[in-house]
Amino acid sequence: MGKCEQCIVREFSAIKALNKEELLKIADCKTSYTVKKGETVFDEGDALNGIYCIKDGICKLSKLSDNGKDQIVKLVKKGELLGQRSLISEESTNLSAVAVEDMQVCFIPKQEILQFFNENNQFSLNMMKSVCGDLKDADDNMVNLAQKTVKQRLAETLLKLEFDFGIHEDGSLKIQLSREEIAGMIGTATESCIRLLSEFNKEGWISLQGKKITLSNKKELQRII
Amino acid sequence: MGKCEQCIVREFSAIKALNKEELLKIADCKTSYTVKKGETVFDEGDALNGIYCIKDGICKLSKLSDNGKDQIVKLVKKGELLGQRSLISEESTNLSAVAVEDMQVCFIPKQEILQFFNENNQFSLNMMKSVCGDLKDADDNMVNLAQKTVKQRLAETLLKLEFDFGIHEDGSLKIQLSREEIAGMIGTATESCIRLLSEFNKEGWISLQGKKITLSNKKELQRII
DNA sequence: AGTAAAATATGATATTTGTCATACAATTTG
DNA sequence: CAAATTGTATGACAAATATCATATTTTACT
Repeated sequence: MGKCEQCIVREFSAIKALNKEELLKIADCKTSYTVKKGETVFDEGDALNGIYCIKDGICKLSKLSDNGKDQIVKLVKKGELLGQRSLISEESTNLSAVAVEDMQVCFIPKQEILQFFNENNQFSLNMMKSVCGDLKDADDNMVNLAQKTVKQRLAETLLKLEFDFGIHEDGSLKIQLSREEIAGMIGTATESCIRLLSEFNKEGWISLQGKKITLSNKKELQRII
Repeated sequence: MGKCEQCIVREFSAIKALNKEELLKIADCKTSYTVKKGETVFDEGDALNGIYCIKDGICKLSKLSDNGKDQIVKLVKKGELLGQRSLISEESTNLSAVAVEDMQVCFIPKQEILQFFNENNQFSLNMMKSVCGDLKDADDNMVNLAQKTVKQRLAETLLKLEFDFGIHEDGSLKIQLSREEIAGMIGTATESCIRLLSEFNKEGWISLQGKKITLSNKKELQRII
């Protein structure tokens, strides 16, 4: 079992406020495992008994709408936590978490985290900041969904994917999402998403080769937002 | 100057975790004032030096989109706090707060609140829960904006306005919003909003008399969601 | 009260987006 | 490897929604 001390999650999440002793406590009660691409970490409505640290990989947080489509609310990557909101609110999850890439996660039981909330103020403060960051992103997202066209949202999402997840040596986006998933992020029909990607391709703003997407004219993408 | 002890904000917000001594500290440094309907509490981009307790009234939290339209992200009513996210994140506000009804607010300086975060764990926990609740609402809202039609969103918003703010003796919604504001909540053009309200009226689901809106067939409104 | 300004209402029309159908490509499975 | 399934692509069309124009009503103002 790992020590938690060198874990990447310690760099990027609220966990960074924990001292050596607290880290050892976590290391002692955590469960590490692997989640393969496409597999579910938890489902909408599940009661979580703890939180997940993402050591590696990416997952999507999504919610199934009444019309049968999955709306992706957020992509969560390595270094981040999963399930905090549910834990803090003492409610079942309102979102599903499904791996978009193979993941390595550690599960930390509820009681440990709650204890840290009581004993370590900086930890609480960090967690609050993280949730507030999510809230700000959600608000921004709401405004985009409500006020921008699908085309604008697609352009913005592509730029954000490059910014958040980077590119390969050949310039293509590191994160690979299906057309359906991209559509689920921008809130549109899969066909519309495909159509617009083709259009962007024809315009020369992006280039498509299979699942690979390369942003070849970011300035123009930025302009139409 | 009031004592804070009987204040309604103590019932409904994180403030309830404060003890008598702490309340006295607040009472001592707070500034009370009135915000008239249409006036601004703070503007997008403002750096806040504290948080606001809403003793009475309602305000809208909105964000100006690039297309010039104001998207309303949340309505905040008496008993709730305003400005927590900004304070916790130590960032300028991402939203504007404008009174929808005459308000009575108390401003509490930053330092006091930050001190409570350090000294009173329950206060921190309450605040976290409140932000998590906002996050959940925002996520739900995102899904609605992305996946539902304007008609569905209007029906849902009307039902929510009745649920959250109640009705007068004559059955009409207590909260009075302009058509433009309702459009800003559901994320559509003002004309579309007006048109749909007329349609709902003709269908007999609601009745309109000036600014007053009465939900006369809630079952049907519920059905189309 | 009387005028100006703002809000509400409605029609006509253009644009955007969704849906259904179908084809083809890629991937999985036995 | 072949068959089946799934994902991607594109056309044709329908539906939803935005925009622009213009009345009409309500509200604000001195």
